[in-house]
Amino acid sequence: MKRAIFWFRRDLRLSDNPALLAAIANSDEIVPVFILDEKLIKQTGSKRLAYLGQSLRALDHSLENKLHVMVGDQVEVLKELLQRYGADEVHISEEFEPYGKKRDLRVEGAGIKLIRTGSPYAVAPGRVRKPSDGTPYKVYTPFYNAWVVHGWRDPVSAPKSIKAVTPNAGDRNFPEWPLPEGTTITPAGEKAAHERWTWFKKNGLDFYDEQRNNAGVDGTSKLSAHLKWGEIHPRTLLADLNKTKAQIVFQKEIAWREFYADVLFHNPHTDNDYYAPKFKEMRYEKPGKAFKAWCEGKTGYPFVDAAMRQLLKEGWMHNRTRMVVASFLVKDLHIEWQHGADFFMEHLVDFDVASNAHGWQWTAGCGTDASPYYRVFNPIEQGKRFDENGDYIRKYIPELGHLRAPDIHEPWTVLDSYLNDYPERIVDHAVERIESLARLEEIKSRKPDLPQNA
DNA sequence: TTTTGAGTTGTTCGA
DNA sequence: GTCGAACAACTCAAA
Repeated sequence: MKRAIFWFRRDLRLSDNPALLAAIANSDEIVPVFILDEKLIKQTGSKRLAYLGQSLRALDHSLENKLHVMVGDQVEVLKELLQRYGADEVHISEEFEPYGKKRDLRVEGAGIKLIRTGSPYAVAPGRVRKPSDGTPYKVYTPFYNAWVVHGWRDPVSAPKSIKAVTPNAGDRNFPEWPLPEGTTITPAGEKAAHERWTWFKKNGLDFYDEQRNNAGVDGTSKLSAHLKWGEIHPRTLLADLNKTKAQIVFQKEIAWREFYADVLFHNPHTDNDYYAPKFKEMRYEKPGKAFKAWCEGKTGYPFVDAAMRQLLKEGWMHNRTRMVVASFLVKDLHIEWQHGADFFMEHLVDFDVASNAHGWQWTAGCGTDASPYYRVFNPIEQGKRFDENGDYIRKYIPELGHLRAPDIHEPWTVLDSYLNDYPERIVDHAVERIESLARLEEIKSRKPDLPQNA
């Protein structure tokens, strides 16, 4: 009787899971396990934990109650299981971001044999490189073209049957992570992921290019949390796409996720540090009252506040408004992007270190994009363009429920806007935009220091 | 090696 | 209200 461990991490699914198939092919019986890292849990916000708890339950259900859920150090847990079940191999899908990479190297360093099959990406980070010299791409569009040429495998089916050992009662440490009161998150699990994908293919995908920017409409796939936890694989999505304009736009969004994973893979320090180092020199404000107002959705700018309240309530924010609130924090409040990225890390159910850090850096102007320095989002104009009727604002800011568009985007222009305690603007965007451009000018024109006594 | 064209997501101003 | 130009200059990719 040969047994092999299958270690679930960010691949909480049975279908299109090559690593799981490898584990089954190489054994008579598998030992499916998820390990809760207490250090990591302490850094994880309650909404994401609640989601993970639900996802583990869903996975366990698919595995007919055979999932081991262990708490503790990965090396100790795996060693114990290997010994108990007489196994000598641990099957995984490979991970590439700093935490996962380091964790797996430590496990291997302790003498545990890891067998890597596949990854959370259609094309693993590090694979797409410039043909001319083998170095990685730093610009999205050429990366995308090369990524398409590189191509990806077809999906694989779920295993026909899974023979798994029956866990001891003590190895079923399913966490009790309640959802905070007043919050609602997207349903977790592989089944929910496929249901959403089916719904989106029918109702959203062919309008994606038109609808995805409309904050008040359910026009995006909302698969981000499912992708983050690997409840569905991007390869599964790509296999369903055709070459129409709308579907190619969607494919390009999947490619963005892969591009940022690749950029972080080659620049691991950029999870929390500047990709373009000269932005470190810029003058910033320390987070204080204004930062608190931003966090709570009380800046006085309705589109910004609606978005922040959506994040607090749902653990998710529309992509368009992620850019708007990020631009507001960095360019209107002059606060470093890392403070915003950390707040997103705490609250996002779909938090992905590569997409988050580089999404923020793109908006801050210090990321991979050679963005024009004058690109500063106008929170009022963005609202008028991408929430034309004000539906998004009214949904999350009841204090402004009595206003209609376009007034709702500029409540300070309407006499009775502040009856319900909605805050006044904490800054004047027109003033802060100019301030932001001035601060950028300072680091742009700064010459390298000349030797003093040359 | 040198040159050339291009770069997710914007805003403002003036015609 | 709509539209095109200007915003200034740099890095990257590819020929």
